[in-house]
Amino acid sequence: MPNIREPIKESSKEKKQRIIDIGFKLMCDKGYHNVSCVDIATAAHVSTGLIYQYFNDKLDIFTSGTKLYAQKIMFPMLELLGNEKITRENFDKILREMIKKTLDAHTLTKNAHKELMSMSCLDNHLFQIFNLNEEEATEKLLLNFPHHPHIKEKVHLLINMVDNLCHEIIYHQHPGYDYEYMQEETIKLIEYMLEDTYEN
Amino acid sequence: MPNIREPIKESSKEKKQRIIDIGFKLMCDKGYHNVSCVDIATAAHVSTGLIYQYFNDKLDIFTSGTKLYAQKIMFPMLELLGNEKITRENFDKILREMIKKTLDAHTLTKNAHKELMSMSCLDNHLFQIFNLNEEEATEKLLLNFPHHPHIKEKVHLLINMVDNLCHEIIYHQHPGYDYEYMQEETIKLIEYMLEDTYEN
Amino acid sequence: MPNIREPIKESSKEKKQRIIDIGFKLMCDKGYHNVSCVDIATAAHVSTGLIYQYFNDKLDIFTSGTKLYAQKIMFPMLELLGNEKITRENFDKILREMIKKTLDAHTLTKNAHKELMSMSCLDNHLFQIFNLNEEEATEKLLLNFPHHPHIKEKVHLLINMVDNLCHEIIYHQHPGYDYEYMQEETIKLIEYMLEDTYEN
Amino acid sequence: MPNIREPIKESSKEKKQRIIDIGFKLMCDKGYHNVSCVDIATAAHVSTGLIYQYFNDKLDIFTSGTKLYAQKIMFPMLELLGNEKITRENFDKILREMIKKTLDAHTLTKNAHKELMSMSCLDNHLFQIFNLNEEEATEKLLLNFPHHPHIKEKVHLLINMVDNLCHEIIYHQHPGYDYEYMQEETIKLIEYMLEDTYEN
DNA sequence: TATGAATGAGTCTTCATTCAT
DNA sequence: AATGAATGAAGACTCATTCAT
Repeated sequence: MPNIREPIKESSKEKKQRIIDIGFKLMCDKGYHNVSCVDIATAAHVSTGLIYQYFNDKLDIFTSGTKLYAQKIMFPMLELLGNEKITRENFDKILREMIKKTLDAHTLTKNAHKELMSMSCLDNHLFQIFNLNEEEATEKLLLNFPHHPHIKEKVHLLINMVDNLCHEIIYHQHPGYDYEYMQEETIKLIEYMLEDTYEN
Repeated sequence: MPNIREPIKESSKEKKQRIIDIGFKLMCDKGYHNVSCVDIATAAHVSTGLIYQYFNDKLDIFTSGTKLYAQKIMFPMLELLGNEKITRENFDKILREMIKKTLDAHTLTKNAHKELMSMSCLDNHLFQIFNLNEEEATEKLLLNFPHHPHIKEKVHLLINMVDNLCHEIIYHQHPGYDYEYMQEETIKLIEYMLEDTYEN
Repeated sequence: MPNIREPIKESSKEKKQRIIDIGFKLMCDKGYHNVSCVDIATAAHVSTGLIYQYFNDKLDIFTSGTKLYAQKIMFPMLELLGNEKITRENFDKILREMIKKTLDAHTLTKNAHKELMSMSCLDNHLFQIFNLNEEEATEKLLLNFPHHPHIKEKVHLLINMVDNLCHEIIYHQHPGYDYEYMQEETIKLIEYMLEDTYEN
Repeated sequence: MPNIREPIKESSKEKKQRIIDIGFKLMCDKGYHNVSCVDIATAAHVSTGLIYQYFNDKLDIFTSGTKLYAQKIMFPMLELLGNEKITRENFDKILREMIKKTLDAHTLTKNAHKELMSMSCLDNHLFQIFNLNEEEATEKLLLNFPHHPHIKEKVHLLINMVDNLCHEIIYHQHPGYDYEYMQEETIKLIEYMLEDTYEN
């Protein structure tokens, strides 16, 4: 029943893109509930009405932004690996790079990250998108790892553990915790987990 | 500026409690943003005005509920251990019970859990409460574990890993994953992590 | 922060004007505090929301009305004089016309007058507008009077005395006062005050 | 139909008085509409309910305060004259003292004054009280003046003119006005007005 | 005589969405 | 394809007043 349409003219496509880009950024920065559609339209140099020709509703804009940018925000480590196969020898270095990259990215997009997490809890559709992202991230990463009957589960755990560690370090900051140690312990566990996957 | 007061009469105390209990439940079930103060007042059989005599605003009710119930919802494993000291021998059993308990609790309070997570991302004050809860949970659990220079960090990781595993199992449910294996792998890692802490 | 906009279309301009006109009248008639924004919207055949697109709040409407109509209400005598220079010979007649005009106007807009006075005491911004109006009235009147080093102060006193007299007559109505005499006395004083300003 | 009663016990009388005194001061300081009945009760160390045993409503408190204190606030000049009869010789000095006294008093009670004026415009009953006060002030002052068929009207004008001058000086402060001159002009006019009233 | 808990109608204000142009 | 004016339901919050005790 919603009557949205796809832009055909080049200039229209740009407008739709602008709504997503600027709207998503705005919502991430200020919080979904603190940004109105008029705000978005104004910021994107577009009329309010136009928004409802390209999107069903406000959430739809956020969802579109999520589809485009969530993976980059949530799983920055993906961009690290090229074709390089992971071996017992190079893994420690790669893992540390992954952590560093994740820390950097999360620090930069702290607000976006929080907003994405919050929204994914509120809306089921968004939550599905997140799951998909997570799965894609796993699949992508998988390519660089050696074969093993349960390599998929292991990589998934790896992603979770890295993510967790970074959250711990960036957001929580309980005084009295030795985060240095926590990182080393996490690394140790991950390496232990993968120990039986290396060929030979 | 906010002019809230504390109930003195017993019947008033009950009313305030009712507002917290019923309001918090309502917000967890339907989502914070989908419940109005009038809804809460109605459900708690109380006038709208009274809410504003006991609370600053809607968020204040949610926060009060969080303080009271978040620990039970988020860290159900705490209620498991009595005085029993953890040893190399009994840990496997205990850990499996922890996971089971967490799974059960999260399943029951799925919505509350999501809403709490979402809100903690949105409001800094709530986030602080969560951090505190997490810390308290760690401290409490700590008492049952053997001494070790970094036992605190280890227990914290343990909590995170259990929590993560349960999320994975309950919320994500990617098809094609062997969650049984994932659980065993997590258990193996945790036990490995604690291996060097047991006395003797 | 307040995100008000200016109407562009002609029909929109009319709506904004209607809000001011009808709203201001309503508030003057029933009293500022006895009229809600919904009342104004209804009376102006406009939605509540529209009010907040053109005005910051209720007071803003009243202020707008004040800017437009206060001078006419408070200093009706201004409209009397054309280019006619005041002389010792014509002044008595003119002064009596001023008084008559002021009496008539105040009688017509009794409520508005009271409300304006009341509000100007409550809100500093409004008070400033009134001061400005008063000053403008003085300046305007000044043009018709002969030069004199302190003609400005004299004209200001003149305005005040006329205003006062009219208040006395219209609002107070103490029994036992000879208002006829009071008027003549006031006229005598004013004429005496201006005696030394006439050329030659 | 309102069911208010008079306090009988001494301690009750004090309470009622406290409500008037503290309530009236509060309303004058912060503005009638910015003070709630709960505020008044709290400040007067009295329960909310008690207010409605001694007063019909909120306005009633303000009215009571007005009856008690308005004259002192609005016509401070009254306290100046004892039995001293006014003569051509001493009047200039007395008039200047009146002006000074009025200026001082108004400066001290600027807010109260504004609030009283504002309220008297809004409520007819209050307006009547003000009129009465004004009349009483005239009558009182009258005793010190020589007899004259229209001395009443003259004294009334005198009061008005002094009041007006003081308003002008305290509240308006238009730049570019010579208030010194305005005062002297006012004095000159008043003295001129009274010239024909002195005996002999 | 006094309390203060409780009421609930009423106010301002916001904003996602629609619609005439 | 685009505009931006307009809607109006819904929300948070206040406060004079009542009432059970």
